[in-house]
Amino acid sequence: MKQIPESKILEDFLAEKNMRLTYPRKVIVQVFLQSMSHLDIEELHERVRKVDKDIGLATVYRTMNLLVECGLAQENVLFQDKKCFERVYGRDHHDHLVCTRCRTVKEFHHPMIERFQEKTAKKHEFSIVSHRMTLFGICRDCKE
Amino acid sequence: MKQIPESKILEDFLAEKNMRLTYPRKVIVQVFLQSMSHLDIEELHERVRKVDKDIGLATVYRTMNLLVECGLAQENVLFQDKKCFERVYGRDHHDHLVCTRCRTVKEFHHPMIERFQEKTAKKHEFSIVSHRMTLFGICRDCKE
DNA sequence: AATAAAAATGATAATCATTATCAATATCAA
DNA sequence: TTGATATTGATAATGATTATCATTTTTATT
Repeated sequence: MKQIPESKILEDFLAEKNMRLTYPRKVIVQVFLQSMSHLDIEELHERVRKVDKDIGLATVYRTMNLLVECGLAQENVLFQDKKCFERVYGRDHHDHLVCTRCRTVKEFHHPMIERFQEKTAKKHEFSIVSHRMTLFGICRDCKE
Repeated sequence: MKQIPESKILEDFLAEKNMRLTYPRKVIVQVFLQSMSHLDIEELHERVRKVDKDIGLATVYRTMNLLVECGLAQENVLFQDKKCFERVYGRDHHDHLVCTRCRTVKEFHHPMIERFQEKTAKKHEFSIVSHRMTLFGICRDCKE
């Protein structure tokens, strides 16, 4: 089956809510989709301002919340008390390995862990909505 | 091997830092150790005030941070942006099943998941310091 | 017990990330 | 082009947590 492009997802979502795909939103979405890493709002704003200096912080917050609502982005709290965002649409679920020293984030996917999570949920009669797993440690480069 | 009691752990920790086991700290620790659930600071403060109305919020914050430092407590962010605390000393590591509707927290332990986490870390040459896994969903009671 | 040095306390100001407010601007349908 | 409406950026407000500081406790020493 073919994938609906991310731009279409957002357009439809906005249309349904009588909202507009404005220029600042276009810039923010473009910057977000281009960034492969786990950026927080401040970092996203910096990159957005390289395209247009006049786009404000509040608009970045607002737009990222929209992207989460329509399923294009997911927020994670990988470091202390700061949300960061990553693309999720059309990608497989994955978990995170976080180096607490250099703040590198690696993604990984382990099907068996996934399966045991489902089993655990079933055993407790929980309907799982989402799940997060994060391993914190020191990466190879930082150990040297 | 026998277990060093939690009170001793705290005493030694404080002694080492030239700190004192004061009356407010005693009350807060007692309340924390008695509570089996995952309470946030506000909830802990309420319970502490039932023992002594004059103990302030700041002292609860400070004392809970000490308990985390000395390894008696662990903080988790199970709901949006609020830390909650649980006993960890002398207990096995466990993960959390969180009902997003009634806010119930169930603990579970899955040795195989644990093992696969370690394998994953090894594969990526990470030295794991800690790990968190949380399954969010709807519990059995809330489904009815 | 009295005292002096040091740590702890509670009240509150400060901080930080995020959200709400609002007047001015941009967008879109007619 | 116009008029209704959504959006924007600047900034005030919020809520959780931490820092500050004068006052009070605690502890060791006399």
